[in-house]
Amino acid sequence: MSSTSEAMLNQGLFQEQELSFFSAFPQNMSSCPPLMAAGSDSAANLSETLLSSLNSQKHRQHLASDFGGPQLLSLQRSGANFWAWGETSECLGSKKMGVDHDHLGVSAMKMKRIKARRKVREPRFCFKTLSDVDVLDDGYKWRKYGQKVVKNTQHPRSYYRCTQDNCRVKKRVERLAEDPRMVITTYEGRHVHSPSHDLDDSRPPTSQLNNFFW
DNA sequence: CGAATTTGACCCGCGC
DNA sequence: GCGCGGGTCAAATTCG
Repeated sequence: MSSTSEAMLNQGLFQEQELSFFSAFPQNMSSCPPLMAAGSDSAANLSETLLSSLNSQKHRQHLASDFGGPQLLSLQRSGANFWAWGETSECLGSKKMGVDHDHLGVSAMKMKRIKARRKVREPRFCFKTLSDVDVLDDGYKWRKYGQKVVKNTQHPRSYYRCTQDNCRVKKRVERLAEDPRMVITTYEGRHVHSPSHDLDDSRPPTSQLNNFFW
């Protein structure tokens, strides 16, 4: 599955059936609709959370610049483009969940791995940014747990996990093969907490900031 | 010295 | 069944 979606991802494309959420931020925000939500609640909520936190942090600058905000000229270097898309969870549902807890004899470590791989795929949300930094500051704290060189790309893919315990959100970060200036970030799962930068904020920033987009 | 990152090994799903 | 490739783990290493 992933090879196909990777390929499409590299082209910035997704099959319609996989597309539950889509947004586009071409260079001139004024000339295009800010966001189009199309379906899955989970993906939409996920992206909502993400976008609001992105918006509330440093990257507000970049996005704001796209909107023609006051700071635009000095901040354009990484904010020229911004796409996002997502997937429904069902399209990623595993075909064979058959085997259940039959591995009880194996070591604890193995069980851990099996459990970690048990497939209830979280909703995913991907987006592309033109950025010279790999890791966008989205307001959450991430710990890197792996890096891998994937086929047909010269740039390694990095794997991050949210540092908040009991929060299982992961993200992958990679650079586009054809255009290394483009960073593809894929979020998987939903945060069960607010962005760490906003902890002191009494009310959730989400709804307020979303108006910025929708 | 604790936290974060790096990195090679390992596991599993999938296609052939 | 086998091999490939993506994703994860965890020991070692680096960083603050």
